[in-house]
Amino acid sequence: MRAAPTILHLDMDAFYASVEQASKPSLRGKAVIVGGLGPRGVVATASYEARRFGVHSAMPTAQARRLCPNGAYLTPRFRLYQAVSERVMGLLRALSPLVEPLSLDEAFVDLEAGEVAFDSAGARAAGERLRADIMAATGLSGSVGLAGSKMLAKVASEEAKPAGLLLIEPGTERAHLAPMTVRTLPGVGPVTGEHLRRAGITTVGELAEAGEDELIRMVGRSHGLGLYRMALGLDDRPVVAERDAKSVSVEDTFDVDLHDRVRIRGEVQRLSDRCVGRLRSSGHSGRTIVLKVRRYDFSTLTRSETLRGPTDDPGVVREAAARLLEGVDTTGGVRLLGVGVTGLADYTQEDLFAQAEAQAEVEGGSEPAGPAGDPAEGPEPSGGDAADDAGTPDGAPAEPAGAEGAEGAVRGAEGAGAVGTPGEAVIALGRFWPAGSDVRHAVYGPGWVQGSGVGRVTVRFERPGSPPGRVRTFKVDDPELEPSDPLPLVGEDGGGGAGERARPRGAGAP
DNA sequence: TCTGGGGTCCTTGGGCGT
DNA sequence: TCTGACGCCCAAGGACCC
Repeated sequence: MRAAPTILHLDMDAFYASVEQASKPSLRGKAVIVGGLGPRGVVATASYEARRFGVHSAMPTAQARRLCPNGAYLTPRFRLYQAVSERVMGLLRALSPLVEPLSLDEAFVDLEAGEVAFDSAGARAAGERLRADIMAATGLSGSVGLAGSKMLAKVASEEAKPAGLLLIEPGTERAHLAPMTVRTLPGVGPVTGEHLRRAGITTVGELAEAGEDELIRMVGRSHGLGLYRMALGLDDRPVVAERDAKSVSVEDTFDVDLHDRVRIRGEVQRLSDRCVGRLRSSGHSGRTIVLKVRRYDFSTLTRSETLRGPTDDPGVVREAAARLLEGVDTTGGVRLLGVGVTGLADYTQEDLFAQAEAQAEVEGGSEPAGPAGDPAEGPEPSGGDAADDAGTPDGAPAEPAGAEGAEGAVRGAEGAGAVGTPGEAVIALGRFWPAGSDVRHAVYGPGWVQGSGVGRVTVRFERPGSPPGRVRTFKVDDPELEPSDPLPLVGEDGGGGAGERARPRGAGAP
């Protein structure tokens, strides 16, 4: 806790949905729902217009469609959100070197470290300026909370939503929090909330009155202590600019439960490879391999295995995941599979052996010091000959090429980690038109896919900053229609309106 | 009417070395 | 040699967050 409210929390309003509305003028003022469009998809973000129908994050998309049948349902375009996010984070870093991003749309800023504010008036001015700068740079609104601690700044920005700013004066914290529901506090979810409710505690004030000992007895030492301190408005966690990742994982929920053991093994291999890809691109290796299985009845189990040293070898991860799968009963069906790696390091066991070898040579050691097997191989050396690694996975393709191909292609077109399934993509002659994706027509210019089916794709021709555009329908294999990159929400020169040139694929913010 | 994906942190319990 | 206390690591699960 500090004496001046110089910790700022920024929370962009309905971020994914707002980005979609900004890039698609015909959606402004309309109910927009971004999330997984498959049978098991959930809502990632709903615009405020959609929230009026009762749609909210984490709700099954099928339920959202019943509540809001006329909404626009779009798959997330993470690459675009990432680019917008980087622009916003750039503005935050201009305020202070101490910026702690929490996600694409949220961050803490230490205003004191940036020497932009030392008191309430300065903090408020910086917050207002920031909101204006974000609007100018992206056309989007964000809410700002200001307080003397991270927890309170976050509470304040939540209260300020949408498009507002709230400052909690030091000294008023406890009174400010007292009437609020316990669910306001970070770390109090449905389970803890219900636990407390049964004990007759529903507000933060009641939480503070319950006392430290009682809370520790109810929810455990660490959580109880934390809750009590938060209820008093106490929080001295610093803003931390750099955070090391602790794990990397990938998982897939299947539209239909998997029963075939061969198919399940194939999926685990595929996930292992994807996971290693992510691991390598983050410059890490890891020592503990984790397999996650969610069964037909939604019960979830994890199995893990710790290797002798960190690895980023796909063969090693694949084998470990396969070993773990052998110990799992999948009769009844599997709805989700996941593979993860924890115990991250920025080197591999192989590096260490290479280092040792080099060292030995320098020191004039005569022995080749070659560990015969893979040093990072699992606990049981029975694993196998290296030759096995190179072979095809089990010889069984197992993938219905159509579905797998479609998903891959959608991911390719959409950017990383689309939620769930291809959604409303149409597959014909190898061309996919996911709902919401950007396209360009040789004659009509840039637009986006509004829908597709029975060999046709409907495109609305408009761009950020333009008036709502016209809709035209084409054959899915129309040679004049091609996928394109998203246009910047605001011209790169800050001039408003659409940029004339699409950003090169994969390029981040400036 | 069902419940995504990618994370973090905490708790519990067992094994093991000192 | 046996036993208990302790600390550490590992495995598994759960709650929570965005």
